[in-house]
Amino acid sequence: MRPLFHPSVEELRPEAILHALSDPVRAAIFTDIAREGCVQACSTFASVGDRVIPKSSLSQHFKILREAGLIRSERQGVEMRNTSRCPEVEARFPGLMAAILAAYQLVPPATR
Amino acid sequence: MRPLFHPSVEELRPEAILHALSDPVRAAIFTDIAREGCVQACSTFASVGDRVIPKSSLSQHFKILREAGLIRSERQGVEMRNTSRCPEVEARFPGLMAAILAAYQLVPPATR
DNA sequence: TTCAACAGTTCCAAATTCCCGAACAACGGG
DNA sequence: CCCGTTGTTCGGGAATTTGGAACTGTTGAA
Repeated sequence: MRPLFHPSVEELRPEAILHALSDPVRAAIFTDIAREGCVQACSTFASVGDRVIPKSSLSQHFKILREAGLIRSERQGVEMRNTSRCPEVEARFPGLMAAILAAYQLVPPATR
Repeated sequence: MRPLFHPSVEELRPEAILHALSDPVRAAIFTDIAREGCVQACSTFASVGDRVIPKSSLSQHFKILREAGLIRSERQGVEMRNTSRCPEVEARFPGLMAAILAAYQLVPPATR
């Protein structure tokens, strides 16, 4: 398996970030990772709300979040540790993450 | 032609807004409308940057922006006047529009 | 060393969404 | 009316997304 790609801060693109978070499942996953601040295995999200997410889809979702620069994924033994890159995104696009997370908090994405 | 649908402020959904603005063409259109504050005919955007946008695609883009609640479209004679709904969105999701517009200003979407 | 269990990834085909040319509808001016 | 102009709708091909099945890597136990 090839090493996972993580964009640098300078490579962050608003369209990739917005696209990544425009999906309710990904938004829910990211919200959780950002809240916990750190370390969530992918399998933690085998279901979001009451909806079951197949693991191949989960893997894709994590890839999109990762390549948008929103999370960092590192192998830790048999599982993956996903940590939020909020501080880096904040440095590049001030206020963006806070506003998006706040918006979703007002209207939970799980509602569908 | 049936009347155009505009969501009320309470109906605004973060995922729809992020999806609408995750497309560079739509982001460019919306940025322009938001900057001018008002009144832009669809045909104003027959090209974005150096890229030509077919009018059927343009129509779709405007529909997505409209149904996300980002713009209001009203027929004015033969053309359409599109005005930004930023103040309403701001009331519902404080800071969101400003942060997104600022992010795109740092990394112009036309760059691709 | 070999094996089983587990976490994720990759592959690929079906479903969905997106794109854009062509036809259509609505309005205003001669 | 009949045009010219503006924008919407329709339909089929392109691109993206989805998810089951097979595969890769890692750990721990026999």
